[in-house]
Amino acid sequence: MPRPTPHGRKAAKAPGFKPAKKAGPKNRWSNEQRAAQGHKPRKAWEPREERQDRGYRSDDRRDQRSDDRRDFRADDRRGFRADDRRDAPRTDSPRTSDSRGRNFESARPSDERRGYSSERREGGFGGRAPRKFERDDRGHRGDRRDERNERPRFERDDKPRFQRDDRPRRDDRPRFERDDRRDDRPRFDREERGARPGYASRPVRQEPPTRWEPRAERKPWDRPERPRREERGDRPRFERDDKPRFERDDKPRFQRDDKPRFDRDERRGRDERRPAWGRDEKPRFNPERREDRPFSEDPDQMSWTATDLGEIDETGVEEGQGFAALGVPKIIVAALDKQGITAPFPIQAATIPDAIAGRDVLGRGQTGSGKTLGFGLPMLTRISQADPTGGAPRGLVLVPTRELALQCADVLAPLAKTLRLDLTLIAGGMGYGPQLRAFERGVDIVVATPGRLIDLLEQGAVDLSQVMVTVLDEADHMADLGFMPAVTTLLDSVPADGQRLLFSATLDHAVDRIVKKYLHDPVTHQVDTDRASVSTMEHQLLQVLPHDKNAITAEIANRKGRSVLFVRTQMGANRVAEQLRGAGVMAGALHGGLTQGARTRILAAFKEGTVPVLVATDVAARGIHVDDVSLVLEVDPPMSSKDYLHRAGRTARAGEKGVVASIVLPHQRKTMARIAGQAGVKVDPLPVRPGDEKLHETTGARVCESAPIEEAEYERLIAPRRGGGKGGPRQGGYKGGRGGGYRGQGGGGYRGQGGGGRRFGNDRGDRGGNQGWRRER
DNA sequence: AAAAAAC
Repeated sequence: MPRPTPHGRKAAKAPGFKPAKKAGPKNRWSNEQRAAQGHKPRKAWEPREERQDRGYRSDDRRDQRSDDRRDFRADDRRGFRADDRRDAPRTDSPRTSDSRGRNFESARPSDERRGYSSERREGGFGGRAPRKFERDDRGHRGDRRDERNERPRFERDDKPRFQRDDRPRRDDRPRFERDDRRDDRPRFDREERGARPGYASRPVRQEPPTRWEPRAERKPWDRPERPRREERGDRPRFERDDKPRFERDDKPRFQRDDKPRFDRDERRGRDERRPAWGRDEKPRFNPERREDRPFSEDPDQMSWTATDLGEIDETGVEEGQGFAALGVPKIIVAALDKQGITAPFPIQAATIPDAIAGRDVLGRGQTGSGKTLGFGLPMLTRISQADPTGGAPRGLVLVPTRELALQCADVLAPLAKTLRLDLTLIAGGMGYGPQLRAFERGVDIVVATPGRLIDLLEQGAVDLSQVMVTVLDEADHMADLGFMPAVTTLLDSVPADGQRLLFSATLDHAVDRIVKKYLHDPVTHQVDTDRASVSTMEHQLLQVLPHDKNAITAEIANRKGRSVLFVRTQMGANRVAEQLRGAGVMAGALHGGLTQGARTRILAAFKEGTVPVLVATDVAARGIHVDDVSLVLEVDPPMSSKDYLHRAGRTARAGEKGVVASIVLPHQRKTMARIAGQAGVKVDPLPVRPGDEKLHETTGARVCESAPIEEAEYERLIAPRRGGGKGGPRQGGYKGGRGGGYRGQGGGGYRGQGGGGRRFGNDRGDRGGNQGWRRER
């Protein structure tokens, strides 16, 4: 890089530098010459007194300017009048203009004041350079300061303005208070353009105002006549390509099928529900649509039927033993016997007698300890002994999720049937038809999720005034913020003096409000502690690094046997399930954002074992029973120790073994330690990496080596299957596979609808073994 | 703070 040439004052000091010849006047262009070269005119100096006089206080300036505009003598002094400034440039000066086409005559007054006036120009520059100590016409002296032996400028009184105290003061008043305010009217409304103070007034081009003319003035006969379509020979519009946009194929993107991903159904999966505001069409009851037909046999609609236990022989039942000793009618005992249920569980033994006696009961029993029968048997017993009401329900069971409602109904319906009581399932996501018809026909017991029951209540389809027993399953959950309004609505619409039974594995003070308002002298039975004291359950906290989480999740999910993975959000469930399939593990997501049909199918596939890994939100955390779930993996930590216990309770049910493993990321350690401590889990976190032997030992994890699972393959497994129809494979297999003793009364009551609908639970004994959903006793 | 519960 070349050394920069020294210049200026530095240059003088640079060694060996000879100052250029400094003789004679500096060769400056005249302003005309400058203008011809496209330069601005050189600034002229004006004495300070004058500048100060002009004043910088705004009002002064305004006055000065308006004076400028009005004072013709002043204009004359400058050599022109405002009026001719634009249109009649002075002819006595050469017609030169700068690069922007401006010439001095068109310069604005402000320019004039800057010293570009013709007078200055005439008398100004040129001539010889001033001698030392002699001022030139700009007041400059032709020497250097050091030669003049002066102090530097900032020390002198004539230091630059920004350093002096006599700087003009800003007018800080808001514009509308200032005198130099602008004309606020819109441009078109001002008399003249640029009528701001200090600017030359310029005539504004006046457009003649556009007149509104009445439409009638355009007479139809003024228009050229359009040939008729036949003459034009073109096809009607809907056949042509210029048909309106919404009918064409190039319609805007959001109307097309390849609209952006976030709006497409595929993104969330075929069965995903979109919120109503995002859907193209709101779902409506449409009798033409298969799933809306009242007698739908679509498995998606989960037309639900009770299992028939067949003939019940109560002769062999011994008094004073087992359930009979608790006051349960003999015929029920026999029915239970037939299902292999003989000895009551502790929670049942504790609560049944009190509940049959009609007392309000708070029951707490560990997960999988048989709470359903704990409240179900006394409810059935009391209702069967009461007087009939002529069709209005006398028993009400409220549960927090549809799956749980289904499971609960599956457990209780066969027993109700043996007592000739009608039990119906009321839950969202299923057709209205069967539910409405059930109430028309008469119902004794309702197992329901709150939303749909309130819906039917508002429709006037349900009369809850005859309910004598009300049950809240998972009562602590039903008492939480989101459920509370619905629950109180329903509790308000049943008789105040009825019996209330509240059950949960984690019954605590959350239910206090309900207890205080709706229960009378309740008796509390807590058979177990609310700690994770299930002896067959093994707990593990897996300390995992964030970048290992997916791999470890996949390795654990790749184990042998059925596993339930819990995640925090619906999208998380989708994502994890997708990732697992990508890693070659057949997994399906279950959450409340799916259609009921999809929820049902993925659960059924899980039950069958075709999809051995279920990735679920907390929708599956409570109450749901699947046999042989040997591992629960908490991919995301639970929100509370209660959630932990309920999630963990999906395994190690009814005496089986099970492992509960929780992935703990570094930032989750404290929270998880607290939650585990509250849940009574006393284990040290185990740091693990993918592929660790320890991981295999504790959870049975295996490194994933299979090829990714194609979506189509997964889809096939959870595809809707026609349960009904003529000789559908499932229906045929279902009936034929039944044990001889269970054959027979194929469908009573509202099961006339076909009976082939897919259901949860214990109707699938045809498969043999103890796979699948089992009733929670 | 998410999920669940009705269309």
